[in-house]
Amino acid sequence: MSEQLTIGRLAQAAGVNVETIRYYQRRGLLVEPSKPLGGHRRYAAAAVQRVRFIKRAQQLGFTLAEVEGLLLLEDGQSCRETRLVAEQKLALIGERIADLARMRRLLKALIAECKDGKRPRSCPIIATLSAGG
Amino acid sequence: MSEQLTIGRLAQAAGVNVETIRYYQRRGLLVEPSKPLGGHRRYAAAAVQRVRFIKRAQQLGFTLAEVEGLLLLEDGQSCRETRLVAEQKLALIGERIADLARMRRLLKALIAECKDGKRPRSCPIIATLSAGG
DNA sequence: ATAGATCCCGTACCGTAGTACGGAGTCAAG
DNA sequence: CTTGACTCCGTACTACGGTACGGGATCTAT
Repeated sequence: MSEQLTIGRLAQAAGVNVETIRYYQRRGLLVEPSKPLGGHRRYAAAAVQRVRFIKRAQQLGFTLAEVEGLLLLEDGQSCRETRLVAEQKLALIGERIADLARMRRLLKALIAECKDGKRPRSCPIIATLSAGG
Repeated sequence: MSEQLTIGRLAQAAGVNVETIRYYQRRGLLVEPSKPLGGHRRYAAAAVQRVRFIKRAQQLGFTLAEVEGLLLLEDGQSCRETRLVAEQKLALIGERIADLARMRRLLKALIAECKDGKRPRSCPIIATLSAGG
């Protein structure tokens, strides 16, 4: 069990910046090990997993505030609660996708109009943005 | 042509906060009319259209920096440039949608696993987040 | 003429997720 | 035992798109 990392090694192993580790500590996502009286802190190898957990959760679309919640469920025993959180997130992602899809439809239509060149005098995109409404 | 609005009226007409108007002026998106020597500035009705233009562009997914670019094309004469900008934006939106769709697939799969209860000991979502990678 | 609303202006603050900086202390290798 | 790399710690700054505040000036309606 000599898995004692300095903050720099931890950051390197987890693929993040040292400052990010410190930031997570400030946010309470990571426990800051006690300092050996005028020395440097040492981190257990498990901390690497925890940082990666956070990063993966972020990639799934969770904010750090939400990750905080997930970490409380990390024991893996409260599957139902975790599922509820995930389902809420799923719904949010669905909404976000719908929003973007709407944007895409609009933009596509405008670009198509541009290409048609049916309105030679003014650009349809600009015209649409400028239209009084 | 008595379409002379105070900043408050302009904000109201455009459906934004007064501070937002000031902010746009600071950003250079809106021209700040000169002050009549110890009086209050007056805005032309056209300013309402301009603010709405900005807001609509934002709804289409453009950042204020990009809107700045669009405003330079506002004469509507340079349709081709405008279209190129729009096409770039369209591509970005497509990527974002793809990212979110990937997230959604993952989350859905994990939630489904939770419901199955095939892994009674540990929650699949937490397990996936915790997995060494 | 006076009250109350609005405007002006600079500055500070919000949330999110970090990144940068700088001086002092400490650790590890040669 | 020195040198260079790293750590510690607090603070400040980044981007983004605004919002809030406060004191004084000005406008408008009565």
